[in-house]
Amino acid sequence: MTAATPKGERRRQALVEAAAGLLVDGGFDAIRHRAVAERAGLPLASTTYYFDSLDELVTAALEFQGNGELAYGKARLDELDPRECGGDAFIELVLDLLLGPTGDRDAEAVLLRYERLVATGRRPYLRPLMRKLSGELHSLLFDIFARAGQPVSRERVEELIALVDGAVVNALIEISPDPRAAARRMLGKSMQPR
Amino acid sequence: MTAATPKGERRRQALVEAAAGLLVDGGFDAIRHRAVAERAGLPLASTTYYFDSLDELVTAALEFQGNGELAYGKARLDELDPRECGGDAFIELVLDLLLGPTGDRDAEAVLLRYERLVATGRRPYLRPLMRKLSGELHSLLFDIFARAGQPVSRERVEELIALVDGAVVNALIEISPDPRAAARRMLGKSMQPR
DNA sequence: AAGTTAGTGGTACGCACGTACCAGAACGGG
DNA sequence: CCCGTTCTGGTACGTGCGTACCACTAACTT
Repeated sequence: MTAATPKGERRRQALVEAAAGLLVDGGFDAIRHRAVAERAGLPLASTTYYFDSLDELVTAALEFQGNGELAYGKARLDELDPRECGGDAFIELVLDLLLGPTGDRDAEAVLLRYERLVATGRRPYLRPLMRKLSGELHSLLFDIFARAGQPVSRERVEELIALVDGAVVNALIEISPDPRAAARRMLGKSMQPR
Repeated sequence: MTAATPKGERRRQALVEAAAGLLVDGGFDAIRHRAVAERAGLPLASTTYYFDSLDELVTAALEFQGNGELAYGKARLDELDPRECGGDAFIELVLDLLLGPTGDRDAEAVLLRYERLVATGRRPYLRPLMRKLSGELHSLLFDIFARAGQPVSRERVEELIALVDGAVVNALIEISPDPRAAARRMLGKSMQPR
């Protein structure tokens, strides 16, 4: 169900943003009718009015959040100065794109990203969207390597992404997880010998 | 709460095995009091009698399952003949250890393994156990490389594991996921150039 | 035999969830 | 101004969950 009036559209959008916020804060399981409504400051029934099912709401939230992250990545690409992206700075840039910009509650945000990735396995209806987002991220990374004067093949991009993702999921079981540091280590080792 | 009599111990064990079965079939979320009791053919109250909380039951299930997988890996190590582990066969061996022996419902079983890994992030009480299991798996793999006549450093083991794990989580969003094939590709590329 | 401990199993409580319902308000085109 | 469409929001239903309770039985100790 989509909105028909501008006001309705605004309301619907507020729900999507609230759901996206919940997604970031607590994962897919945090997106519930009542939680979304409360976060958006709207009544419970508005969530079922604008979205036929919870799945539809989840999909909209993921799309909103994914596009936001891609926009962030594109902005980073645009402002990229090839002269000032030495090894370390460049690695941080790649990590920013894959794990999100470094923040205080680092491990938490990263965890969410990988919960999303894995949860797709249980939510086949998200696969098409997830594939699209993932594909655009790969392309973005490909462009960034080229722009930074370190062109790589698409296969190599996939390999580096896999390396980062694997490092992250393995870091999550540490006593005090620091997935970004783990990924940084792996990436450094794999890129340095060139 | 632990059992005090042999019969009680058997009953408790039946619950653990039922919970482990549910873990394999449906992930952590599938471990519920009622489901465990039904699968074990025992009354609901037996689950709360032998386990103070659901977390305790989940922990026991994970430990049981993890130890089972490690035992499988050790068996593979023991029967390993260094003369007949050429490149491809050896890669399959590594995949068997990391993803489980190849079966019919392949993607499903692999998905569960990675849900477990990521879910640890949300269940800090599992971290110590998870770390222990993970450490033993790393050692096992280290030994297997040595036995196969391809000794590698522990760092390299970590890198290969990360590569496989990353390939898997990225494969899970494909239309018809084949994570094992994706991992095989990555592993082949990384090990072939010596 | 009596009494303590361990185990059993049926039942119930309170809660949170997805979803449905519906009377009424707001709105927009004729 | 009026009327059909769009939206609003309070409420309710059914389900499944973790957990608690308790009368009861089996087994073991002294």
